[in-house]
Amino acid sequence: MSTRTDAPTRREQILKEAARLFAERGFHGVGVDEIGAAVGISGPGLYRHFPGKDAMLAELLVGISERLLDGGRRRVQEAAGDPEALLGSLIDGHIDFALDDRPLITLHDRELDRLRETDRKRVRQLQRQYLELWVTVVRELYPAPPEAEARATVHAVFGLLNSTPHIGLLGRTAMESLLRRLAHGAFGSLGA
Amino acid sequence: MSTRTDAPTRREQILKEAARLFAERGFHGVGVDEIGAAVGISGPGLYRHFPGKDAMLAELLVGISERLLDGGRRRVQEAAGDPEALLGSLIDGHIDFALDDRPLITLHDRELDRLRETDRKRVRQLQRQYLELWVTVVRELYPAPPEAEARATVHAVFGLLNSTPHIGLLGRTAMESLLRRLAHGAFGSLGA
DNA sequence: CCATCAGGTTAACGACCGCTAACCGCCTTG
DNA sequence: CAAGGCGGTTAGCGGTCGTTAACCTGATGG
Repeated sequence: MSTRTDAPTRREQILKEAARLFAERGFHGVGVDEIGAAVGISGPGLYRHFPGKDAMLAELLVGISERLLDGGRRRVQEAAGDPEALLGSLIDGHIDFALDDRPLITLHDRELDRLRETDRKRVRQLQRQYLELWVTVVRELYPAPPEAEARATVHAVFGLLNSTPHIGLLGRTAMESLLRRLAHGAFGSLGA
Repeated sequence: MSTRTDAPTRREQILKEAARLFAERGFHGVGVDEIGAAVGISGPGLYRHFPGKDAMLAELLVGISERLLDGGRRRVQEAAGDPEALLGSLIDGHIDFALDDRPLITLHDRELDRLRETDRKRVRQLQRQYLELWVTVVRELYPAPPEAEARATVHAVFGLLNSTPHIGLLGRTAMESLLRRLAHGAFGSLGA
C-alpha cells in the first residue's frame, strides 16, 4: 500500500476535476472554460497540459481501465489456486474502486463512445481483458453455466457494483459490506 | 395485454429515434438535424411536433418513469398480501422493461440532469415512488436490515437489471431467466 | 545578469447548434 | 371550389464551443 503525500500536479488536478464534471454533466455538456475554472485557470490555459479536450477523456478512461486490469491481475497472482478466495478478492477490489473513484466508474461505461477510434479500441480491449479475469474464475467456481451466461452474469454484477454513484446515506463501510453480500448472493445463484 | 396494430404516429417515430440517438451519443451529442434525418424529415421540421429538443427528452423520461410506476402499482394490486410473489412480479416486470426499452432504461438514469427543473423534479418523484414500492415489499420479506440498507439494495438490483444494454449474445428468454435468478440471488443474501 | 522556458493571460476565429422566419403544397371541409 | 391549416422545406440568425495566436511574467540556470 503506497500512499502519496506530495501535492498533486496541475495535470492531476485537471484530470480529477474534468472527471467530476464529465460525470456530472456529460462530456459534451462541459466546456473547457468550466474545467479551467475548476482548477483556477482559464479555458485555453488547459492546452499547456493537454492537446485537447478529447485527450483528457482518453487519459481518464485508459487510466481507469489499466488500473482496474492491473489490480485484477495482481489479485489473480495472489490468490492463484483458490477460486473462491479469488472471486472474493476481485469483488472487494472492484468495490473499493467503485467507492473511491465514483466519477471514473461512471464515465467508464457512459462516455466510451466519445473517444477517437484508437483510444476506444484500447479501452475496450482493457475492459475485455478485465472481464475475462472474472469470467475465468466464475467458470472455475460454477462450471455448469455456458460461457455466454457466465459473461452476462459478470456484466450484471458489474452493473450492481457500479450502481453506487446514486447513493450516499449508508456510509462507506456499510456500503462496502452490503455490496459484497449482494454480489456473492448473485453469483451464488449460479450454483443452485 | 393490449397490443397495437395501427401504424405509429410521426410523434412516436420521433420519440423512438430520439431515444435511440440520445442513448447512443448522449443528449448534447445529438443534433436536431440528426433526429430529423432518422425519421426522414429535416431538422426544423421537428418543431411542428415538439416545442424544442429539451421537450423530447422530457417526454421520454417522464413517460418511462410513469410507465414503470404504473406497472409496479398494478403488480402491487394483483399480488397484494403475498410479498414473495410480489417481489418476483416486480422483478419480472422490470426485466421486461429493461429488455424491451433498452435505450429508455439507459437514458433514464443518465440524462436526468439535462432536464429543466420542473421536469426533473417530476421524474425524480416518479422514480422515488417506484423505488418505494420495491423497498416496501423488500422490507416485508426481509425485516432485519435497516431501511437505508434496503433502499441501497434495491438501487443495486436496479443497476444489475439495467446492465442489459451492454449485452447481446444470450437471447431474450435466456437473458430473462438469468437476470431473474441473479436478482433473486442478490435479494436472498439479505436473509442470511 | 541575461536567456530561456514553463505556465499562464486575453482576443478572436471558424464551426456548429438550437431555433425562428418565411414560404409552400396538399388534404380537408363548409 | 375557395379557405385554411397541417406538416413539411430552406435560409439564416445568435450564441456557444474548441482551438489557435499573440503576448506576458516570474523562476531558473549557465
